[in-house]
Amino acid sequence: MSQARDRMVEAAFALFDEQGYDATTVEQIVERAGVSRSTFFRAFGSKEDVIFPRHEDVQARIAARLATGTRETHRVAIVEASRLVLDQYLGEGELARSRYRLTRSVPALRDREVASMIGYQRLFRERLREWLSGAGDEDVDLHAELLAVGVVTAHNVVLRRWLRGVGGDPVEEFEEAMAAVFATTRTGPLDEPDGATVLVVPSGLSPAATAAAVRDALR
Amino acid sequence: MSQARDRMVEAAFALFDEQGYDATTVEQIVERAGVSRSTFFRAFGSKEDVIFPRHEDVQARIAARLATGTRETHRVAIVEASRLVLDQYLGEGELARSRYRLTRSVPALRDREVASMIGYQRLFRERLREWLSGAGDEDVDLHAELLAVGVVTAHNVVLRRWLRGVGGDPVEEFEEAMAAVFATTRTGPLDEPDGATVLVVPSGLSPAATAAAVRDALR
DNA sequence: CGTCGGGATGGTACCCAGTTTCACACGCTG
DNA sequence: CAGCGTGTGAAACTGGGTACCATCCCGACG
Repeated sequence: MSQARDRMVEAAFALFDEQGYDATTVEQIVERAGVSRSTFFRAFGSKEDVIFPRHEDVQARIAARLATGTRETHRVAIVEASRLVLDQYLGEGELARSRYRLTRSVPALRDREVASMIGYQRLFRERLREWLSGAGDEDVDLHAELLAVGVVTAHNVVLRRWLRGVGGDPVEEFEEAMAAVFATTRTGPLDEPDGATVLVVPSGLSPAATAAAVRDALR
Repeated sequence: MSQARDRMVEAAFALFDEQGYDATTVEQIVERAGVSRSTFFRAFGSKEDVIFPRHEDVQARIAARLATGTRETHRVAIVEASRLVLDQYLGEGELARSRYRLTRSVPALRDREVASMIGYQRLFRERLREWLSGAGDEDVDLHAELLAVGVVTAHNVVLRRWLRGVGGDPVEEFEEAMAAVFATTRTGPLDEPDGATVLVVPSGLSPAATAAAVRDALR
């Protein structure tokens, strides 16, 4: 019965909120949920697991999305794959925010969350290693790692902003953050499949004026 | 007495190597080291703590080094600060490699190591936030986070390579990795206070997108 | 209708990490 | 010698997590 499971989650979050995570025992949770200790540990495996979402499911969907990507389409694959994580949390709504408050205040939970983040990062890294290899890159490992960690970090910055209730539309900010990652992270020869364009523009202009000059020159 | 402490560390590593981390109890460690359980937990606080180095000490030295940096000298401050971590592990020699083997095979220890890494990352991030602010950057948080995570990641790639016994001179690789981070990560106008500015932007973008990239880069 | 079997649940005993408390043995100082 | 802080040991206790067995529910099948 996932009915009992929901009751346990509800009871756990309520008790954690009332008296803190460490001060709450599994005994108290199962008592309020009306189940036995055995049932709890069969369902969750550990006290920490009550809090976190099904990372395995999300990871599976990410892997599936990344699997459809190619060398040429890797950017959109990566962006859409990490959107899956963002959408997962956005869909959880207030539950995600409750979890965030908990992970902020309990070191053990914070560490656990970081560890799960590494799992996502690993998926991106492994795929990027394939995509970046064989393209003349002299240090594929390093660049794949840097890009993967950049994507995950940018995602987390946006997500955390939404969790804290600051900032604007998370989806919009996410797109900008992804653009920032790809703009600031060199991804190797993938970006320059053909030819480079050298522009000479006047120095001393404002950023906006320079940008306008570039745009006009390219047209 | 740090004599007893050393005996406990030695006994712990030996037992972990012989029969694994989980299969080894604190009882066995203190028995081999010839001390009591009380002494063990007073010295280390937890079973995991026997393995890891004194992160607090290293973090204090990093903070001290970063404190001497300024907006103009932030690159060398960051590079030298993360060199402190690298040197710490290199100085440990075989001990660091034993720890690495353990952290690879025991999930709990791996998570713990990742968590401590976040601590270092936080130091860099906070400093970078100061250094990057007030320079026209429109998203200081994101860029500080990205650069900090890049530095730590690049360091870790080099360190891990040395821990596994692959690759060449770690110090040399470290310098190259740091160069890669700063080459691939835009740090804003700090780098080019005057004179010519060379921008690398992806080709194949529309004129408007290129112009936007230029404008962002110049800000 | 009876019963057979499997999956979910409850109950109990156990292990071990980590905490707390108290007692004791030192070394130092007045 | 008395007093005192510090490091150590011994024990009991808490609580997360595991292992094992009994039970119950429910559908399948004779």
